[in-house]
Parts: sequence; C-alpha cells; structure tokens
Amino acid sequence: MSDRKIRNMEEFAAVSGISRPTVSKYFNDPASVRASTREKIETALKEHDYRPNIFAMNQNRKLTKNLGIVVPYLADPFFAGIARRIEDLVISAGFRPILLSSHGDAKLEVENLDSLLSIKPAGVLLAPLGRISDTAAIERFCREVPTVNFDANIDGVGEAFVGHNNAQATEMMLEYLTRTGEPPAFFEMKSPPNPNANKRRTAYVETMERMGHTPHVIQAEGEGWDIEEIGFREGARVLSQDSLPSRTVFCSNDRLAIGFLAAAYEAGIKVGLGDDCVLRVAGHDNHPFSRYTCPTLTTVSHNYSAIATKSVETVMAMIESGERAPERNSTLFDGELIMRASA
Amino acid sequence: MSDRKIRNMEEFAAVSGISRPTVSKYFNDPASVRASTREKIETALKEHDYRPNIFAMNQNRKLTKNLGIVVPYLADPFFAGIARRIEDLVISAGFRPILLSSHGDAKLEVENLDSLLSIKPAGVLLAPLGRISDTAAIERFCREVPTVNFDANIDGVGEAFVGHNNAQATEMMLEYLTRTGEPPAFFEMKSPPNPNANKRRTAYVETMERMGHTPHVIQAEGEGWDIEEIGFREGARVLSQDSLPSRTVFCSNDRLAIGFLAAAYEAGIKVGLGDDCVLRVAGHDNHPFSRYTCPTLTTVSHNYSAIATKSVETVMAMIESGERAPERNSTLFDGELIMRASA
DNA sequence: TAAATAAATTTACGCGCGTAAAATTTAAGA
DNA sequence: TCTTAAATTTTACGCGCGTAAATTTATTTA
Repeated sequence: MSDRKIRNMEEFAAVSGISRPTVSKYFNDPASVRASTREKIETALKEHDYRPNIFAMNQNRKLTKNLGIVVPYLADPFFAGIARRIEDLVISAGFRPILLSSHGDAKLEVENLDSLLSIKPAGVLLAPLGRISDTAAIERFCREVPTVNFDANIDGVGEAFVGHNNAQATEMMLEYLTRTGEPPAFFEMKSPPNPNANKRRTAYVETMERMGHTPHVIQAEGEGWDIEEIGFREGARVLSQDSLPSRTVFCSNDRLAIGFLAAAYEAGIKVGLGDDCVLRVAGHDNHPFSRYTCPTLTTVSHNYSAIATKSVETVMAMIESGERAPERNSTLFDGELIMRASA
Repeated sequence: MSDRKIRNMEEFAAVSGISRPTVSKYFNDPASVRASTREKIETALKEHDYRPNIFAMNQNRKLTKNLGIVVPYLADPFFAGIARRIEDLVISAGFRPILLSSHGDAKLEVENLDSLLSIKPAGVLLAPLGRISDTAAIERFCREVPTVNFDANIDGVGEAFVGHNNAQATEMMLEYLTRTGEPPAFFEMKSPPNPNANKRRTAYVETMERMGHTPHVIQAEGEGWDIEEIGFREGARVLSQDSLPSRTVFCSNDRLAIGFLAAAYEAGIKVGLGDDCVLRVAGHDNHPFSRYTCPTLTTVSHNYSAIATKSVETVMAMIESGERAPERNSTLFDGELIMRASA
C-alpha cells in the first residue's frame, strides 16, 4: 500500500489510469464498466486504499444506497433478531442499513421516519408500533419513500405487507393443544400494543367456535411494552383467584407467557405435560428466551428468515423498478409448532 | 404551512429575510445568531418546513454531528438497553447516533468501524467484543476518530474507559453469599468472549483467598455468544455429575445463570433460599430477564445510567475541546446488589 | 453622542462527486 | 478489413452548503 494519500476521485482516477467519470461509474456499479477497466481500478484500489466520499456521493445521486429499518422495540430480542437478518440481507444487496428503534414511543417512531427522510433512503422497511402509531404521519412518509411494512400490518402503511400468518399459527396450536389435552383459555393483554394480538384473539375465538368449544379470553390489564411484567402480575392474579376456565392456557405471545410461567412458579403451580402437572401453558413467537423458561415453552415460531427475505426482496424490487406497486399486497408465512415441555 | 417547496438554503434564506451565510450559522448553532435573527428564522421554519441537506452539510463541515455507537451484540437485551440510554443522551446533545452491532463477529466489528469512518463521525462510543477483537485494527481507528471505550476494557482502545467495577461487585456478592450461607463456587465460561469475565474470576479467587476460603472455579466448555445454551448444557453436566464443591453457585454473568437455572429446573433441583432448597444461584449484570427466571435471579446490577452518562460526557468533552486526552483514564462505577429469590 | 464591539451581510470560492453531451477509442461481428 | 455497437474519455456544469474576508449595520459601553 502506497503512503501517498488519495484525497478525491480525481486523484484516484489519475493513479489508476482511468478517467474520473468512468471511475464514478465503477463505484456506482462495478459491472457497468469493461472487465479490463474494472481490473485496473481494483488494482489501484488495493494499492491506494481510496474510498469515495459518501456525502458527496449521496448529495448528487438521485437514489442513495441507504435503506432504513425501523423496529418498534429493539430491546426485545425478537426484533433484534429479525433486524439482524434483515441487515445482513440489505448489506449483501449492496445497501447500507440504517437501523432505528421506536422504543415503544409513537412520537419517536415519527421522528425516526423524519430522520430517515433527511438521508434520502432508497427504501424503508418498517415494523410499526401498531395501535398507538401515528398512522397519518406514517402514510405521509410512505408517499415520499418506497416502504415495505412488516411484522405488524397497518392498512395504508407501505406498498406491501410481509408477516406472520397469525390465523394459521393460532389454529395449529389450538388443534395441537386440544388433541393432546383440552381446549385452552386465551391469555392476552387488554390493550395490546401490537395488531398481531387482535388477529390472534379473533383466530382463537373463531377456531374454538368452529371446533364446538366455548372460547374463554382472559384479558390482562396494563399498558406499554413491559410485557413480561404484565404477564407476571396479571398471571399471579388469575392464578391466585383460581378462576381459570381451563387447565390449559394459550398466551397471546411468548413474553406474556414468560411472565405467566414465572407467576406459576412462584405460586408453586407445576406447569407441563407430566402427571404431576396441573397446568399447560403455550406461547406464540418462539422468542429467543422461550428455550430457557421453566419449563421450556411450547410455542409457535414465525418463519423469520422467509419474512426477512421476502421483505428485503420486495423493497429491492420497488427500488429497482423505480415504481410503486399497483396495489398493496400482503404475504403471510405459516408458523411452525415448537413443542417443548410446557404444553 | 405554505405549499411552496423550499429547495435549498438559498430559497429559505430569501423567505426568512436573512442572508444565507447567517442561516447556515444558525443551523450550525442557533445560539450563535442574534435573538431577533433567530426568531425570524424560526418563524420562517414553521411556515416552510425546510431542513438543510444533511449530505451537503457534512461534506463541508470539518466536524459532522454523527456519533457512532458500536456494541458487540445487539440481540442481547443488556446491550440493547444500554445502547438506548446512550442514544437518548447523544440526541439530547444535538448529535445523530449511528448504532451498529458487531453480532459477536470480530470481522464485522472492524467493518463497522470502517463504515463509520466513511461518515466522518465526530466521535465514537465503542463497546468492543473483547478477547477476539482485532485490537490492531481498532487502535488504528482510534487514532483517526475520538473514541471512548465502554463496557469491556481493552488497553489502548480509545482515549478513556468507562465501565462497571467488576472487582467491587464481585466482592460485594461474595460477602453477601458467604454471610447468609456458604462460600460459593464460581461458574464461568472457559473461553469467555468478554474481558469482564476475567476480572470477575480474578476478583473471585482473590476475595475468596482473603476471606480464608478455597476458591472453586467451574469452567464451561463452549465458544461464542449463545451463552444461555452453554450455561444450560454445562450446568446440566455439572449437576448430573453431582460434582459441585459448594451448594452455592456464583455465575460469571446472568445469561450463564439463566441457562444454569433452566438446567437445575429440568434436573428437579430446587434453587433458592427456602428450607426445601438445595442450591443457591447468583448472577452478575442484572440482565432484563433475570427478573423472570425461576426462581428470580439474585444478581449485581451495573450502574447503567452512570456508565451511559459518563461515556457520553467524555466523548462530548473530547469533541468540544478538539484534543485528545493527555492520558487514558478509566472510570468504574460500583455495582448494586439485587436480592431476589435464587440466593 | 461618539466610540467600541458584536452581529449580519455581501461576495466569492471550494468541497467531492453525479451526470449529460459530444468526441473518441475499443471490441465484436460480418 | 470494414461496419457497428459498446465502452470510454473529454468537457463542462451543477448539487447544496461551509466558510473566509471585507463591508455594513446594530447594539452596547463610556
């Protein structure tokens, strides 16, 4: 590596023996220049360690290579995990991922989109907060930037939706629980922050009725994203009142189930499949920590990689074609039953 | 709000009745212009919704308002939590946080720094991977950009270190466990990815010896960041062999403890303080999930907010003064005992 | 009220790169 | 070898803003 510092593309073009506009073209798309030219540039690149100024590039490019990723709550390992998959795919597509978390706050969600606007992203992958989201502000954003909505569906948000098939997943778990024991009660938050919760409740009620059973929905009080805490507190209340309509409890999501299991443990109630167990508990999401609950949590997994892949593919297609989809279509991926010890 | 679109600072200066260089100065620092001028600009701002082009700004500014935050593993809620605190502080200091995760991969850690370099950050807050980090590459980066090292200390990385007082925290927990029961064995990873682990082991051994007890270190095989899994697998092995030298186990960190507790549960071993319990287990970190283990985990909390605040203050001081510290100094904040049910 | 100081304006240039148009060279095919 | 299309080079301009120097205007102090 030469010690002479290259200050700009002009100088780099000089040392590589190629004109600056062609070098510019190379950095825009290496495949767009002749193989012999590409080689010359790449040889010079190894010698001189030059990199185009990202600000000057983006100032003039009609389309930046920035791609925003907004998740509702990054401290939730569930979202951290899916964000990571998406980041990897975005990088290998040659884009620069900008990961932002809304931290459960609708105002911050809009601020994040606002902040993204200022870096002219080529596209955005948005997992909205849901119920509390400022839908009008988000829609305004989506008119400016090609956006794909994932995880939590909000009508009108983004050109497409990619998510988890809550209906199929709920039905599958219900079938399993009923077949191997008894029809479960459904434990959920009274005001769930996420719209998936509503889909799951609806699917629970409808499937139960179709199966000829009476649905029992237990609603936990509490707001916000401290979901384990709500599951624990309300779980303890329900268990102490001994008011459960079924000895099987299907929690709306794993974080609620994690809290519920902790409450059961503390109450000395043995959960699981064994003869000495008095309760079965199931969750939904295959949360990273569901493998380490006591007992380990039976749950339904999202098809994370399919959702990540499809989301990225969809936004990339929009970016490349340069046009919006004629109609908003949604893709749902089926869940997978994860059988563990709790049910 | 007017419907006329403002395209650049020139046009915005025109509608606000102020010259463009003064407007530029305002955006650089609103306090640097006369109050009457500031008002005029802010009135126009409300009317016309203009925002300076961030790329054009950063291209010419000697110092951008970007501030990099690099954590080793964002899917760990521990790091997600501390990253969030730091982000908040950075934003309120008027900077734009760029959060990147190394995902446990040393190559990605260097790539992250490399990527930050291209956006000319004013400073960087780096929590390095630790043992596997490419120290030489990181040091090279630190010579270019004012960097503060936090969480895991690596000599030579950054101008300062801010972290947790592992020695004090370990000693405090040891004192508690010994006073209320018996001296614990120490459960850790054989090849811990994080240097804090080494500090904790050393503190354990030294304190035990000072107290007149024989230290017992149990080392779990296994590499990488799937720490709960390692704690579970190796915990199960240790418990099945019935080879524990003490009925109290002090885990090097909470994630290991979470796995260990799951193993104890599965082995039917009752953990806690009650008369019917045969084992006490303690952790270290006050991981967000340590409140929901079975039983709830007794642990030591970092002083998260102090660490975040001091880290941000330190890097801000470096940025403002424009000079590097004459010597690298480290600040350690004491831990706090979190007494729960497991010990 | 004049002088001293601070702030704002005018003028002018540069940052590093994208990109368009026209001229030229290169590679591929008949 | 000639034709043709593709790739490259030359030339030239613009993006939106930072910033320096000189000048003018406003505010504060004596």
